Amino acid sequence: MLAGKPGQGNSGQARFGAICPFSLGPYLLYVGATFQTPAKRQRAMKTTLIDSLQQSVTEAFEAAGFEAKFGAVRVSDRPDLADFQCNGLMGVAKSRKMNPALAGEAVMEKLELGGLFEAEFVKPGFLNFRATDNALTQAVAAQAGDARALSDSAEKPAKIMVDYGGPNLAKEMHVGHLRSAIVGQGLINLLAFAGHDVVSDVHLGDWGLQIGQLISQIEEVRPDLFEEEVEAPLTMENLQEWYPQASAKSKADEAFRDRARKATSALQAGDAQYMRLWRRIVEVSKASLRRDYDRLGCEFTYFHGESRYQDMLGQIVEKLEKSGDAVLDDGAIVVHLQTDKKLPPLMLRNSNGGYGYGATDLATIVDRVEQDDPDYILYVVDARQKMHFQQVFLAAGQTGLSGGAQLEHTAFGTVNGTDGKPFKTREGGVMRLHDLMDEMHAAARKRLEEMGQLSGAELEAAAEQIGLAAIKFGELSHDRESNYVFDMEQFLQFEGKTGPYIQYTCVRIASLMQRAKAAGLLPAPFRDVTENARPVVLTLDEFAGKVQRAVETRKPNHLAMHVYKLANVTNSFYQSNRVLGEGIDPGVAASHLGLLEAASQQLRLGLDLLGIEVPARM
RNA sequence: GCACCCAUAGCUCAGCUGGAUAGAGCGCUGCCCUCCGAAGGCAGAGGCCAAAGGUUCGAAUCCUUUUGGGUGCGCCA
Repeated sequence: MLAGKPGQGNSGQARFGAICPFSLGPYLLYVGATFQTPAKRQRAMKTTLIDSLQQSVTEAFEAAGFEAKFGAVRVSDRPDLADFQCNGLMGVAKSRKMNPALAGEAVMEKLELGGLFEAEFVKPGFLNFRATDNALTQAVAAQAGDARALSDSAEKPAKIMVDYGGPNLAKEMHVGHLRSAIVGQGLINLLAFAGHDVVSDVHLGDWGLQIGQLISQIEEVRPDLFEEEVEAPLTMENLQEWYPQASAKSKADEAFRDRARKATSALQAGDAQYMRLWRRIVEVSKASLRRDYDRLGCEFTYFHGESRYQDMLGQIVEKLEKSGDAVLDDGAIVVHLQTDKKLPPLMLRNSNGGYGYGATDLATIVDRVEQDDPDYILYVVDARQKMHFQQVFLAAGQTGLSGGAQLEHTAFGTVNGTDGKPFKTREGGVMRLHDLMDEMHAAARKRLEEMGQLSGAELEAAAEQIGLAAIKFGELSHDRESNYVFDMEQFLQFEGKTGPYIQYTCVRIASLMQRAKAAGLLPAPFRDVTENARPVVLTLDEFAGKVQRAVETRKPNHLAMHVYKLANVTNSFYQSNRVLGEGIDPGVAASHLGLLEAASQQLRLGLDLLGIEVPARM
């Protein structure tokens, strides 16, 4: 995968976090920065616990004469020992050939923790930190009322184009489209939340040989559709039927293939009859796609198709030929790529004079640079197109067509069924997205009916939200780069690590708030730090870091996992810290409510970013 | 043939720049609704991190090899 502009030699995606301006938040401050902050100062919690601690530790490392990079603090992987840890002393010891204990002693001497943390040096070379109750209550207060306060505003806002790696004409969306839709939407939300200026485009596959095939097939089965005056109905079901027939026939029947090629040429030359039919196909297909995208809650700045770039292809190729960037090779016009990697050249025009999608993709970049001048273009597209994008990115870079835009293939893996093969229905067909959503809706409805809380329109609306939550969270909780198994049975459970589990957590807290209010009890600032409250506060504190990480890696699952964890620790707290009932101190109860409110706010914000709605009741 | 990706609990997956006892969910075994919503909570069993070497004070993580899976490879997009 290419993380940046070709020719710059940055081929590892893990790298961009530290060097590109495309990140947000306070962490950047600690990357190799030098601090001149007064050594002694009472820290006010205007930031997260971990950021506050990081700042102190960085200062201490520098004051002790060590490089700041060794002072990296992170959430402890041993919650029984500490809340946060720093392992850098062993690094110091290594680079300076000194005893880590001595390095630890030096750092400990310089540490100014402002009463917020307790520090401890542990044997090989760990620094363990525990947040004080004071710090914990301040941390909750810092984000109370506005969970966004600690994490918005990018250091350097960028203009980012997100490409949804287009679905095609004449094909309904199926589960295979789920990933680009859900991951794409999650990324758009996250990037915008981080302060970036985001534009998006579907990049519909509405042109090319496939359309010629379809038209040829229609010529055979429904010639009436070509007649000018006829408004014969054309449905998605028709197209859905003809498309596979056409592509199958094209593989088997040479004569048909020829006709399809000719039809393609005729269409591209602007044949009136073909154009009229094509427009109808586009219309019907777009309506179907929009319906599915709407239901999923996906929105785009543009709904462009590849056909948009047709007029640009000739010019671009000509220009590249003149400049010598593109050459005639074996009858085709190609761009040879300047790279050490073994890559075939990018084909712009085939030996028959037809333009391929190599040319279209370059034209798309040119158009985007002209229209929006993005700093980044993210292609949320199946990983199988990796090599193609490597070619396109290299070609765009060495020809200068991409201007100042960094091109990135935000690849995702295949959705498989429980048999490990690409997801199919039990009947062996591809499951339509529409049907999947219906099935999840029905399952949620059934569950709601059993619960008996809701009825009528409210029940239907909640069923839709719950069904979608299950689908989206299932998708977003996986690393986009790996293949994953879509297990219908597991999705229908609605229990455990699922979207509905998190929705339920929110709904239940809202219900408690209402009951408490009716009893005259309102949330107050959190102050009663109970055993089960600690993990809640510490998890709340991780939000900004997780958002940042999700943005930097373009992986919404980091946020999804965080939201789940927060729901999990919140449920433990909820269970063990009652607020209503005999013998409960009203002050303590109000404090508990305060924490629950903070948790609820962040849960809802997180879900919102993931594109998941929370019903009022369920 | 060449290139890229993957291999962690019975199943599906986490595991951030190498660090202290590898974590979740499902499933399984117990427990908790006269008690704010049990779509919940608590506890337990379950792992030679595919194999073998190497680097390191330290490796699931980095390097090499092997095995087993997936994907792609100029005139489709």
